[in-house]
Amino acid sequence: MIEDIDALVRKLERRDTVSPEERAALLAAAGPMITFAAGTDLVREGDRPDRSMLVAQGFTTRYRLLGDGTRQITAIHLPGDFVDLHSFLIRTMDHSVGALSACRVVTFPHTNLRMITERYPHLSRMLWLMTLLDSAIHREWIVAMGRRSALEQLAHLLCEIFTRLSVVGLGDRDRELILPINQTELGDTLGLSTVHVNRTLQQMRAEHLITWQGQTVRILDWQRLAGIAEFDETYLHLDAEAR
Amino acid sequence: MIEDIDALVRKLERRDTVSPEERAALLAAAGPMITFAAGTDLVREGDRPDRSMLVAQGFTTRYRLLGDGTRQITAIHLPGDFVDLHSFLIRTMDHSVGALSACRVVTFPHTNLRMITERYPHLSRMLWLMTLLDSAIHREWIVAMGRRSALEQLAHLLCEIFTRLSVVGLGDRDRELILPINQTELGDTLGLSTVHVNRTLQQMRAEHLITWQGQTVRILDWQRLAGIAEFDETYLHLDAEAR
DNA sequence: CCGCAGCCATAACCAAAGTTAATGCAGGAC
DNA sequence: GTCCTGCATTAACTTTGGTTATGGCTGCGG
Repeated sequence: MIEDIDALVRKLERRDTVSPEERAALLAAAGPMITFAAGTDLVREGDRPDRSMLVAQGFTTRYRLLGDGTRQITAIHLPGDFVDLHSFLIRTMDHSVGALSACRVVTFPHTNLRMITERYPHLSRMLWLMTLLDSAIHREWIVAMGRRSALEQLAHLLCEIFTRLSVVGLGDRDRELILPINQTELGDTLGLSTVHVNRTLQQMRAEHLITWQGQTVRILDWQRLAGIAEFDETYLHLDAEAR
Repeated sequence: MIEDIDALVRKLERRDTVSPEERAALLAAAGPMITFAAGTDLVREGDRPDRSMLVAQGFTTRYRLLGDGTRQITAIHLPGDFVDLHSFLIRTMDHSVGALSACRVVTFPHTNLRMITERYPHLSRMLWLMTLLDSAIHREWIVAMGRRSALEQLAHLLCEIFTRLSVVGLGDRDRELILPINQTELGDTLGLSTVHVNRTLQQMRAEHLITWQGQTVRILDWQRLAGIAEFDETYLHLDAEAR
């Protein structure tokens, strides 16, 4: 069980200090662990969950389906991310969460989260901070969708995912990485068509920026990729300070 | 002073109950009031503010400037909205906040906000909720930018602004409204060029959906506008319930 | 009154990305 | 092995929205 919240603790410790009591409180707040198969939904739009879920293993997305059947992914979650911590206060899900790969999640009953807010103000602020990081990422995606070209946007997404994975000890700019995300899903994330995602990937390959075969992705030239993306990791707030 | 936090209290009461003590605690946490002229910045990217600001009067935007000089607005704030409540925990601003019109804001020193999180768990959860609503709006904008046409997107933004204004008692679908936002700013919000914003507005006028003269906007056919936008106010979480 | 700035409007042309459709390939079911 | 499904790839063509440029209007400072 302790290892299931390990990625979260890493993520927290990258931004602040987690005391032994707080770590214990988190662990005590955890309910049952659940697994989901790739392609299944963890929660659906309209649901009113009584617990929030933390990804321990696997990749998930938040998404909305539109009337014409198109989909827009609004967030990608990695191990250490809560997929719906906001449901604790928001109550009714305004989007669905799906598994990109097989996933293992730790559930946190809302009554336990509430207890944390009553007894552990600092830990509560850190949980609040986790939702604020989601928000900062949303803003960055808005900037990318509004003002960047397909190439820049894709480069930005890759830089972000590699950076976020490295925070939880799951990746490294210089090593190849398994990304369980196909071109349709990339399109739904970036607001592009599958065809255009393919064109853009071809361009990135032709320019020796990345390799991407199946689910294996490798960044060949981080400097140039980050330059194209104008990637600046400030918005991920990676400095540990008292909050 | 009490009237300066009135819009916030309305916004809160639309989602939960605010006790007299909580209202008093909010009021006690408020620091100096400040005014800003239209076009000036309330905070800038990179700043590390020691207080958060609540809009009492006027309209503000959060925005990022990109390397090539383009701008993307990531949020529009109305009276009752905190423009940078997240700076309390995020610390370093990852975007700027500018005044669309002359504004009057109430400041909340971070030490006072911290005190609220130590002593008033329920009020803290409501403040947390305010940031979660920002997040939900960000997601809706991502969906709009990724999957909606310029017309749909603009229709959606109008529906959202009218709805949010009505929550704080400043507007009404059926009445005209003063929106201090020009076509350049609309473009920077929607990720469109000024020319295309103009074309899209012309189309909305031609279809008798709205009138927009100077800063005076009127919705002529809410049903049709909301239909075009596929506007569903669920994401604004307008139900009062214990949180 | 004149000149200027800010904003809106419009035209002509251009480019990025969408659409439709066809092909190929790898892996799993049987 | 054969069929099927999911996914990647590519071409041809279309559309949406971007770019550049111009003109007009209004309000304001001097």
